[in-house]
Order: sequence, then C-alpha cells, then structure tokens
Amino acid sequence: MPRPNEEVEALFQEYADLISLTTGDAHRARAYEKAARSIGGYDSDVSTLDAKELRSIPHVGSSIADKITEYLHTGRVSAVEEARTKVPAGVRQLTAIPMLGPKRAKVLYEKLHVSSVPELVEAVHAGRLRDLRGFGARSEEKILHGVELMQAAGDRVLLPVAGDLAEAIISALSEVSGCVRCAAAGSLRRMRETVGDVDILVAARRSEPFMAAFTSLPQAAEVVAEGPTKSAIRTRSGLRVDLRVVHPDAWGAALLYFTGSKAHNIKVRRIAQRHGLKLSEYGLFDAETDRRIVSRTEEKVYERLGLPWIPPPLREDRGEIEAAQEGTLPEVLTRKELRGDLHTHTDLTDGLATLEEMAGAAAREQHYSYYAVTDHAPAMAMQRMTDEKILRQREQVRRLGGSSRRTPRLLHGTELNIGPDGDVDWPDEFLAGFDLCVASVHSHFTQDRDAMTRRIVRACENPHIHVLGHLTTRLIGKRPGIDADLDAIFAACARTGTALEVNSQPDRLDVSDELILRARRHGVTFAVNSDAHSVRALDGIRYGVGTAQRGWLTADDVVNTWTWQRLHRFVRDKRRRGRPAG
DNA sequence: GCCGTTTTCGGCCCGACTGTTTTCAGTCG
Repeated sequence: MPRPNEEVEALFQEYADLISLTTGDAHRARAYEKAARSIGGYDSDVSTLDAKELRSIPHVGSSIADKITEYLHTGRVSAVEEARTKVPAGVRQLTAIPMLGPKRAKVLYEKLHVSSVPELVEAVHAGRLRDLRGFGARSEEKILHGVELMQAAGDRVLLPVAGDLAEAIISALSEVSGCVRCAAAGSLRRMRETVGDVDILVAARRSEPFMAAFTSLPQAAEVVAEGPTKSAIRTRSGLRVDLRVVHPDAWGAALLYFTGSKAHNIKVRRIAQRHGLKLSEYGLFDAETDRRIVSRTEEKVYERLGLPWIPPPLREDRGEIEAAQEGTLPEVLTRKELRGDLHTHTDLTDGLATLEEMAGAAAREQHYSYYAVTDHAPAMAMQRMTDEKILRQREQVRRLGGSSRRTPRLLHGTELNIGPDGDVDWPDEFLAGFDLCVASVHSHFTQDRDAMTRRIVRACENPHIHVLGHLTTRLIGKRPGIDADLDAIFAACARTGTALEVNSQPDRLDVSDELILRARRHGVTFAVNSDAHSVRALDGIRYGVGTAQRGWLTADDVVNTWTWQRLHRFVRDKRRRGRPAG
C-alpha cells in the first residue's frame, strides 16, 4: 500500500493537471504541484498530523490542509471530483505525450473532441489536426512518435511502483495464518528497470486462505483468475499481480522457476537434463524414477547442478551460467558496501530538504561515512544559483562536516551543466574549490552524434569533473537517450579517470544495465548515486544498486564503496592529470 | 493557492527551444 503521503501527492498532482486543463491558471496549478511534491517527500506520515502540523508542511496552507483532512476522513476530495467531471481522464493522459502540454491538449479536446490517446492517433491519421491553429506537419509526426514511445514502454511500470505494491501484498499475505514464506519473484526480483506484472510466491501447506485473502485485497480492482494454486488480480491502475502458493518443501525450486528469466531457466533445465535430472517448479527430480532430490532452497537446487547460487539480477542468460560453472561469477555490489552518496541536492536549488536534514539522514538512515552535496550550478537558470550562494553553502558544509561524530564526512560539490560545446558553468579556478564535481547534460538533447560525442568527451577531459552524471539523459517511457558514440565516451572515461554514474532515480537508471556491461569492457569505474532531492529519495539508491548488479559490477568497480582515502586519491589524481594535450 | 511582507495583496524559477507564425505561444528542464 502506498503511504498516505503518496496518495495525497498523486491526488494533488492530478488536481494540478486538471486545473491547467480547465482554468489554465498556471500559478494555482503550480501551487498544487509544489504542495504535492512537498507532501510526497515529507518525512512524517500525513495521516498522523493535525491541521496545524499539516500547514507547517512547506507549500501547504489552509485550503490544501483542509483538502488533505477531507481526503483522510472520506477518501475523496470534492473539489477534485468536481474537476474530474469536466475533463475525461484520457485528456490528462494526452499530456504524457512529449510536446503536448495542457494548453494543446485542451485545444484538442475542445476543438476536435479528442479525449484519449487512441482517439488522438486516429485524428492525426484522419488529418484532422491540419486545420488547427498551432498544429502542423511536425506536430503530427511528433505526436505519433511520442505515442509510439509510450507504447514501447507498454503497460510496464517503474520499479518502485511494482515494488511498493508487492511489499504491501507480501505484508498482507504474511499475516495469513499458515504462511511459511512469502516473496516477490519475476522481473521485480531481478530488478529489471520496468515490470510488466508482479509475481508473488507463498510457501504454505494450505493454499485456500491465501487465495481468499489475495482476491479480496483492497488493491484488487478485478479478479482475473482464481484457482487452488494460482490466482491473478488486476489493480485499479491496470497492473496484473499473479500469486502462486506452493508447499514449503518446494519453495526453492518454485522461487527459481518464477524468478526467471525464461532464458536462464531453460539453460538451467538443460544442465539438469545432462545430469539425468528434471527441473520443474516443484523440485529437482531423478528423470528415471521421478524421485525428488532437492527443492527446499534455491542454493540446494543450484548446488546439486554444480553451480553456486546466482544473484537474481544476473539471471538473464548473459553469461552468468557459464561464469558460475567456471567459478568466475562476480561478487556483485551490495547496498551495504556503499560508503557514501556522491550526487544529492538540497533546498538551495530544487531539493526539498535542508543540508542538515540530508546530511543527518545520510548518517542515521543510510549509515554513510561520506556524503557529497552537489546542488545545481548557474547554467540551470531556473535554480538561480550564484557564486555567493554556493560559497555560503560551502561554509555551512565545512561547519557541519566537523560538527559531530554523527554526521558523515561532508564533501562540497556541485552538479555542473555540460553546455552544447562541452563547457561547464564555472571557470577552472572556481571549480578547483570544490571537493568533487558531477557534470551532466540537461539540454540540447538533439545535437548530432559527432557534436554530442565531442561535447561529453570534452567534459571528461576537464580535470575538475570527477563523475559523469546520467549520461544518456533518457527518461524511461518518455524520452529516448541522446545519440552519441558511447564507446568513445566510455574510452574517454577510462582514459581520464572520470567515474561513470549509475543514477538511481527510477525513471532514469542511467546508465542502464546494458550500458554498464559495455562500459565495463573499457575499464571504466562507476559511481552509484541517488541524485536524491529529498530525504526519502536517498533510499532510492537501492534501484541503482540493482542496476549495478544487473551490470555485473563489484564493489571494487564503484568509487563510492572505496574508503575515504582511496576516493580522495581518485579525486586528486584526476586533477593532477589535467587536460591531456591533443 | 501559497508566501512574505512593502502585513492583506502582488508575485509566483528563468531562459531557450520548437514549430508555428510572421512576432510568438507553448513546452521543457
């Protein structure tokens, strides 16, 4: 179940969209958006707060506080319900298409009565957009391409959406009496960047109570299938959840089977065959006698096949079985091995929390021994950064860093913007004052391949840039990555000693697992960062860890698992190297 | 609708790009 904060966040975000689509009052819409974000990132559970405490949340005043109270009491907000009657849900979906904002979506709805994505596609094909003011041939093209992108992501959802849902269902099913074990399997367990459906596995002697509990979950908008060992529901948002209940003795084999991937399973089963065995979700059997040999744990099943246990993120048939047989399976990075986070924001720019709050949580909740604050630099004009502001923050960082044993060692950094020609926000002498710099692309996404490659390679060659942030700038399901010669960039990273970021934001996961695998071959080092804009988002680093695991990274590959001394050497060496001639 | 004050109403992130227009509105980060 999502936290009430997240429900309220989604509700106000929806309301903001509805305001834009109806009244067009951008400031009022913005007020709700700000409140939504602020509530979503707020530490305390809103359902535990009284009216006065609600109003102390930034960007929440009396009107919004009242709406939160109304929602917590009745499960609805009348103002939102009323707005919904004015605009079909499909119109709001139109704004998810890149280049289509509320204004143009409103025009499409009012002039052409287009109220869903399929209707829009139909209208484009029928040439009905042509006579519309503000729409031309390029718009038609862009709309169709945007829809294609959305459909390519399909009905798959981002990791936290699937993960939160799975967590809620697991916690509900674990309460059912007779539950021996309960866990998520499938692509969620493998930490794929998007999840098509959620697979839940239960070990118990009797399945009926679990099926009953499952199909009557509050999340179940529709029961797709219901049987003695297997049931499926669909949530209100259309996500499918499958439940399998197996006997506790078969837990390991079932978990292996339902975790997949299919390709991995096929290969494992073939190995079983060669051993005169037969592997199914019920266990590993003697092919002749059908006698069950092992099935209780995944470790036992793998072991009987002559393999070590293989971490789920590796199970994609990308060489992990061969590596397991040869004993060269990597010791993949774990969350515990991270000693720090090297890319985070505060409310000095677009973060939600103060430096003290972020640093405190980094120590208390994440147990980091070092922590870099890297707010945006002046080229991101919207953040209004100035030399004075960043220098004042540096003093604050210095003060705080030495204030208590409970704060991690604080690094004063910045996230620079890589301009179209590879320049960054500040000159060398100013950059030299930072402990660490991340640099990322934030605009000019459509430069041609050569220019884009030169631009980023140039950034790598900057002696003050230590981490290359979210390299491709893709947004999953929304924006494709940049076009560049990535191998040339990876080679530049390796040559110049620039760490390649694995950005943990769930809609970025940038670079992706595939790109990590490619970059590794160039001898690149990595940094797994949260890019957190709130205290809660610090924990999102686990999605980056999952991505790193899928990319076969070990702790040694990742600079922020290194000791402070080694990380410090890494930063210093990059600066010493300077700009290579030529 | 919130916020901060110039304390009760005016401003609200700013700049660039894009496709459309013929001087600019809409969208994005």
